Amino acid sequence: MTTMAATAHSSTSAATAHLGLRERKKIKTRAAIRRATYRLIMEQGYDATTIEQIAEAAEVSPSTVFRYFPAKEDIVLTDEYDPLMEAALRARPADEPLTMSLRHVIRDAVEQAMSGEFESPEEQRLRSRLMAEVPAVRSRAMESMSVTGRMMCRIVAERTGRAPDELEVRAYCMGVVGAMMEASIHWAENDHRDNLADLVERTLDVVEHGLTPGKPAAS
Amino acid sequence: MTTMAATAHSSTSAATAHLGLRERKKIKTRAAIRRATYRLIMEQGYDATTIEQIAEAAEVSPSTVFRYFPAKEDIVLTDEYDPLMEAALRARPADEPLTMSLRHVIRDAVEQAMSGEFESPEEQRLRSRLMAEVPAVRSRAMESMSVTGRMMCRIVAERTGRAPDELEVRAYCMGVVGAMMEASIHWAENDHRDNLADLVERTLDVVEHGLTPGKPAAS
DNA sequence: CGGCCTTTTGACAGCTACTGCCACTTCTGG
DNA sequence: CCAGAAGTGGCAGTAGCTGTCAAAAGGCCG
Repeated sequence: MTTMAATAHSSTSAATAHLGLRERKKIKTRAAIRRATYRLIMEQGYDATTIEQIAEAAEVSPSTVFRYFPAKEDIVLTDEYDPLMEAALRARPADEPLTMSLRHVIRDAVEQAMSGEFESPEEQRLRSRLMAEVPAVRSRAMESMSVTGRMMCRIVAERTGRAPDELEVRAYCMGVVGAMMEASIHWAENDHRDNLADLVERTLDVVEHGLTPGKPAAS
Repeated sequence: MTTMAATAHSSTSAATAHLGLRERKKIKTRAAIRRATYRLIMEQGYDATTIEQIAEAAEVSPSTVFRYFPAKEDIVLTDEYDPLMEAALRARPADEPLTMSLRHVIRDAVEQAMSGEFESPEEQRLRSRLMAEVPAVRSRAMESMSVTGRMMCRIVAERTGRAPDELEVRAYCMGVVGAMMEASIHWAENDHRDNLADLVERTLDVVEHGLTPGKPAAS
């Protein structure tokens, strides 16, 4: 779920200790590139920031930047979050209604993300702003959204006993991730004044019940 | 709605007659570029087909190709269909439930598209296949999908008396266009064996009622 | 510690999508 | 028919991205 959180590498915390020097360096480089990118983008905007500048600021070669991130947008988006979400979803009790499980997991994820444990709030806001403003980034976000959607399809399929590539399952999952995307964009467009978790919850209501309240006539 | 139909220029039919020579030429060039592109892509694949080849095959300069289509993906996707759909939606009786209007309009659109009036069936299939297979194309399709979504937001807002940028409205429209997208991809993945209109209808059911049928427990 | 193997890195060359810019041709309205 | 507008082609340049290859750095042995 690129939509709201990323970088599950927990900066310089406990888990990194026992790793080889190589691994640690890789993580540092990755973080350096990302940090440099965020800074440059905030200073001069997305398009004006070139890979070369990023490389220079991060003190690596352009080649290395491409090695870490296959596309420029990925520096901003990258997503180590799906597996966590998948595990969380599987951990929910099997008899819980699907939408309930989703709500719980998503709410937890958002809250954890917003707590700033993985990533600074500025970075989260910058990302959601870029998603709302820069077409290329939004585009890539949707791309990665569809990956998340596939993951969700598998789980929904397991839960409901349907096939993972069944049309209805696909449409449903697309609706869920799309809703989260819209929540994120809406959040950015309103200058992050709202509580993201609440926004997500509201969109999930729509996915679940349609656009019912407020509509005068029947359904 | 890039998802299923495009090119509302009706090749060489009646409407083109009274246009100036300039306009007619423009339409012809546009069509030539698109036809060349479709042919080349079918022969050698999307990535292997360069703008230069397209320009040569269409007997124009690369500059001209870019002038007509801002991005390569747009040659395959371009979308003169939204206005028609918007008009069709506005033409529905105001007291008809929203989802009904959408169903009618979308079904009509799909059927008209499938009739081959605007575009050959091969081209439609190629496009949906490219959407399913080439990430760049799918990505761009989602991009244009979100434009369609915005249009739909305006209409839904008018109909329901809500604000067009209200979160719920956005989420709903995203769900609808996303569903159509999934229908289109599903169609391509199953070698276009199904009836596209039926697939769309099934996804709209999901948008409207959630993933209810088949789920054992409560909602 | 020293040497060997693997991984990572940087530099370079190259391709392609895409963007101005300017001169030239082609249409259009008066 | 002729000014002015609109469309086209060619050219130079930028930036994202890919591949290759030799050099450097980390890891693992004896």
